[in-house]
Amino acid sequence: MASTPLTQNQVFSHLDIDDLQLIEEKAHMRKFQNGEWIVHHGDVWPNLFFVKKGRVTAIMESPEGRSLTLVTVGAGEIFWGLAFFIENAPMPAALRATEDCDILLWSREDLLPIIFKNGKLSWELTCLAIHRVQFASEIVEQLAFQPLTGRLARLLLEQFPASQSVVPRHLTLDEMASRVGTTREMVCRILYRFAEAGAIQINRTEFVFTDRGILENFSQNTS
Amino acid sequence: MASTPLTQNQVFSHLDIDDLQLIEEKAHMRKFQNGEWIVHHGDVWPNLFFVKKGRVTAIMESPEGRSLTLVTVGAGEIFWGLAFFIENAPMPAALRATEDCDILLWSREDLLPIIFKNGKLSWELTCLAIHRVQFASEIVEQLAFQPLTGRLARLLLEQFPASQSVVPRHLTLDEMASRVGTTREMVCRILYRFAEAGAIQINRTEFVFTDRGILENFSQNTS
DNA sequence: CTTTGTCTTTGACTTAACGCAAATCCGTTG
DNA sequence: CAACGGATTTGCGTTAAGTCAAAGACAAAG
Repeated sequence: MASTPLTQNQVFSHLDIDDLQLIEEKAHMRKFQNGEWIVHHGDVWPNLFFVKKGRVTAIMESPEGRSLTLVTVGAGEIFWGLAFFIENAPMPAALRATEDCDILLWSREDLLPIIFKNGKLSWELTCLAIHRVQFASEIVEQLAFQPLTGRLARLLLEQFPASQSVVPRHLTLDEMASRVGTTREMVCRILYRFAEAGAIQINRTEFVFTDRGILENFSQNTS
Repeated sequence: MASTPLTQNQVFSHLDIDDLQLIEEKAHMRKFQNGEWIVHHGDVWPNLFFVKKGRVTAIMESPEGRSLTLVTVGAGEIFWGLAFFIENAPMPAALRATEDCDILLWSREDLLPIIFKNGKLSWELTCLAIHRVQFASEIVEQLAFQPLTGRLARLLLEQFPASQSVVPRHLTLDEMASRVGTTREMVCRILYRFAEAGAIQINRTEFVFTDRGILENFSQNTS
């Protein structure tokens, strides 16, 4: 069973052995099963965590039940609740295990003293936070300026490796819909538009990528 | 001419006199006129700055000329280019002076050593970064789930104080459109929809708020 | 007092997106 | 192998949003 060590992550990589041990002592190990909710949208959750195994997905949800998948956090990566940094700040998105997960969890009060003492650690956290800002900016840009068609084209290009032209459909329509912020029907239709344009061929279980260039066009042009 | 001192900002408020003086020595003073661009979208700009006077607006722009106003940074506030933290990271948005401005600017190489030495300063920066994450999340949530009508209703409620019912229209249709990510025509139409619903009265230069509750309804319901 | 330019308002029209429901397909289970 | 359940595909009607074009209103400049 692969289980990623802390030092694999940039944030923890510069610590000396004593600090590292102290941090590991303070950690709480948690296991979650595929599909299980870790935190819900709106909760105040003052924790930071490291994914040892599996994957965690951040999902934004509207009151009416639509959802938007923001990011998946994989093994070796760090994520947190806003309340870890800002008191009483609610989660802007829910967290859900999308594979069976082992995660190491620290509470605010346990970890803050260690961060304060260690300037380098603090700086690395800042950089990680800035990366999230950068990531959020990209999402805003796409939601504001890229029509649905472009966002879906980009998703296809990202999710299905260029190395093979025939790939199994490992995402359901619903999953794709959640990532681009729409409904399964829309996704289905736009996929068939791509097929008409000659970019892909579709069957129930596989995609055949016949012309990635066309998808790249869709993802750049606003039309 | 009002000119805000550094210590007004949370980030600098805990520094001792020596550090504060060192920081002030390293600062470059810049003046910008209303409407002037400070940085353009996509530039690599490794600076952090403090607004002494005036206001700076972060604007995201699409290749086709549409724009989205993200945030305005006022006197006493701090902002930065992503490249201050992450090497070679381009600006996700442009910065523009929306009043005549005095700003204090620090380059990455000048300020980083001071930050490294000062754990508290570093922590405060992290928190500020996290606030930007929080802010970005709200924008994402609204773009993804709130229809235009809701976003505009919210803008009205935020921009025009509840204290007076008759207020001058200090934002043009274009400015409002940029804030909610649409066109002036749409804004105009939706305003008149609000008027029909009895929430406001409109003339060329003023709004009369007759029922803020109706606007709050618009801003919550998806319809 | 006219001109000029900016901003607002409105109409007609086009396109994109959404939601419901039915039809279809496919793997799994009994 | 039949039935079932989940996922996909498709048709169709409705609404939201955007584009283009034009007409007014106002204010500042000359």
